[in-house]
Amino acid sequence: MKRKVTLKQIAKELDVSISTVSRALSNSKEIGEETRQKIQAFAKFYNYKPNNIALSLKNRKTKTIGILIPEIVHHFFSTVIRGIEIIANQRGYNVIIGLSNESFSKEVINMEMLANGSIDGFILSISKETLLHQDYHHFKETISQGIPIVMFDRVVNDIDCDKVIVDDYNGSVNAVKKLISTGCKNIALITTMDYVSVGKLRTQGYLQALEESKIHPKASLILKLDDSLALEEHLDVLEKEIEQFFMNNEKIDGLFAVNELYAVTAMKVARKLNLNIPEDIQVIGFTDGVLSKHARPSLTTISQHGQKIGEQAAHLLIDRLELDDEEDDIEEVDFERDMNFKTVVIETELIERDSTK
Amino acid sequence: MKRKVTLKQIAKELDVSISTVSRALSNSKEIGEETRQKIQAFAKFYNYKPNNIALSLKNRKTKTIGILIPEIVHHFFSTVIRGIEIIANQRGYNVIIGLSNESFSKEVINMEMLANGSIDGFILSISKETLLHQDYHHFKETISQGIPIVMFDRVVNDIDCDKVIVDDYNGSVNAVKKLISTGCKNIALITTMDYVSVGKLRTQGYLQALEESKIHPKASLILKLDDSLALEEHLDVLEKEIEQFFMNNEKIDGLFAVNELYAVTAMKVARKLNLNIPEDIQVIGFTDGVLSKHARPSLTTISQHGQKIGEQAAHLLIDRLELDDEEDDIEEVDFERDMNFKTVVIETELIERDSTK
DNA sequence: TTGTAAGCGTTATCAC
DNA sequence: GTGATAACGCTTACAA
Repeated sequence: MKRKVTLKQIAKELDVSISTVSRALSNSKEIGEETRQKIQAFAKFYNYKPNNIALSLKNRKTKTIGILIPEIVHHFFSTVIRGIEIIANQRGYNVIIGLSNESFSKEVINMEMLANGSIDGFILSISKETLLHQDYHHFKETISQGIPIVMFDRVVNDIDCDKVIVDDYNGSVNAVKKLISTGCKNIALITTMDYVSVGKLRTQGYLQALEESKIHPKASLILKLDDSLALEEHLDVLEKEIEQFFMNNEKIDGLFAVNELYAVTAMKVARKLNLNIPEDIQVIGFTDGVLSKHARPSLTTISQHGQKIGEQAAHLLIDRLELDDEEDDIEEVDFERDMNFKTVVIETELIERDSTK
Repeated sequence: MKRKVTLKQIAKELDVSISTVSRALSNSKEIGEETRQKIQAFAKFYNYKPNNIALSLKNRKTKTIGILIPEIVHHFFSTVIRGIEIIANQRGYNVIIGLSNESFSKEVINMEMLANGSIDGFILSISKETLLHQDYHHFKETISQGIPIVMFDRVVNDIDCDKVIVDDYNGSVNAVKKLISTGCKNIALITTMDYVSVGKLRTQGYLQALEESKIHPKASLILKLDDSLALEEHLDVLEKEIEQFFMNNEKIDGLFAVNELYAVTAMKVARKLNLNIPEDIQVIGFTDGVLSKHARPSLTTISQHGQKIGEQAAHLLIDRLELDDEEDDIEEVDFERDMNFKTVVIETELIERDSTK
């Protein structure tokens, strides 16, 4: 077991000082050609690589990004991670992951854990419980400690940070407009409770599209479901709820669902009720995941481009980190400056498949 | 912007030495009650938390696990990560993620990057390209540097490390037996190229089950597909291949596929050919993902329990890390000892749904 | 009971 | 050209 070799060992072995070794390896030209060659050869032979931890301590930056998300077994979130990872890697950063599991306390603990030096900045999506409590002190504290945050998808206004959001509103408007333009008269909406910002926005988009076409929204055509129904063990309940909804609204000929699970389940129910898709009822979902692609019929959907979101978020964060570096050098105007936080909106895309005409 | 407070600052503020502060905060009882109280109160007020990086450097351990996987937008892998994360968190570890994207060089680079001090050990699943090249020097080097590895799912024999594998072989045997027991006579197999160990094992299981029932395997009933067909942009090719396969084998009444995509696609093709499932043809897949649950009909499948795999892997790794700690203390028998590497087999489970009788 | 100093692995700033 | 020293933040013998 040959432990990694350190500068100290090389120095001792070659009978020079540690600083000479350090300089030789960084190609400092104040080192004599001969010694440099010798040291570099030796280092190469023993496969010397500087220790990241030591560098982190010295430079007071870790070159790693903390990702904090509610759930990882989830197509959208994993796609975002992939986007972050790609950019992070390109720009020399690592990625460390914390899962909140939709719990407020796990989010706080994870954040504090990582904030103690392990990471340079966060990219996160807020847990449902946090959104419900509306307790954002941990974000504020982290930011006030000089650790930048980039929020994506589930964001809140009152935090000063960069944000990357999906254009939920316009995405929904487009989805519903598509349904209207293909002849739907009674368009239903299956959505979540309002405290999840995206659910709210998508609902607003639905209403907006109706309004633009002078269609009066009917409360009975809107089904608000508890998120817990999305859990695997409650799938049957979900199906029953939707079935009941269909029974109460006989004339539904178009359906917009705020996620793909709701959409696919609704399609199941529709078939059960002998409705043909898309002839009798057209369906559009949100989020282009595995289900949408492989459903029967395949599901027309609003794609969120999760990977692009991740890439953007990573760029925003790293840009800010490296900007902070420069400012540290100058060491001034730290007070009251406009931090210039950006909110990037990633446009959605309507992907037409077989569940619409 | 109030930067995190350090021991040094507290010491200065309270006019004591750094070590006094350190000891007071670790409740060392050689510190006077009074000073201890004072220091603790002060630290609490300023929300002092020790810097992880400094601790890592001092202790020469980072309390973080490196996960190296081929792909993250993938139900199985993300489930495993979740399992790892849960245990890691419970036992005080963080989790850092690297994606190989099935590429050998990315795997090597990522591994070397993280091995330079960032992590205490790896949990990984080998990339396809690496399996193809059969070049495992990076694993061997990492291990020889004293960094333990736990491999899961895609493993190779000639590396000395703990392993967690799915019982692919018996899982497949059970799947095919199920088909046989429900009356199938012509059981087809859709599998991948052999170099992916799991594909090979599942194929062997299929053959074994047939043999046990004295059924002669027919080469024409086995379809070996290139993995690249699983990519989204090649889905139509995949479908055509499978359709062709069905055309060439008119009497197929049972089908075992080594992943859920193949299974679901085969079901699509079957319907297209006016075959009823499960009456005319029964189908079983491998991996219990989203597709299986929501396919029409829902897919009978072999569940791999990804989360359990992750949990086991994390336990194995952390156990070994903490064992190493103790041995460091004793400082002996480093030579030629049996490292006692374990291979844990996670049993699969046949989940019966509507695609079988 | 408290302080001093060494050390984890680096780099940067001085000297010589 | 090269070496000693300090510093990053922390813990822990060893002194006092």
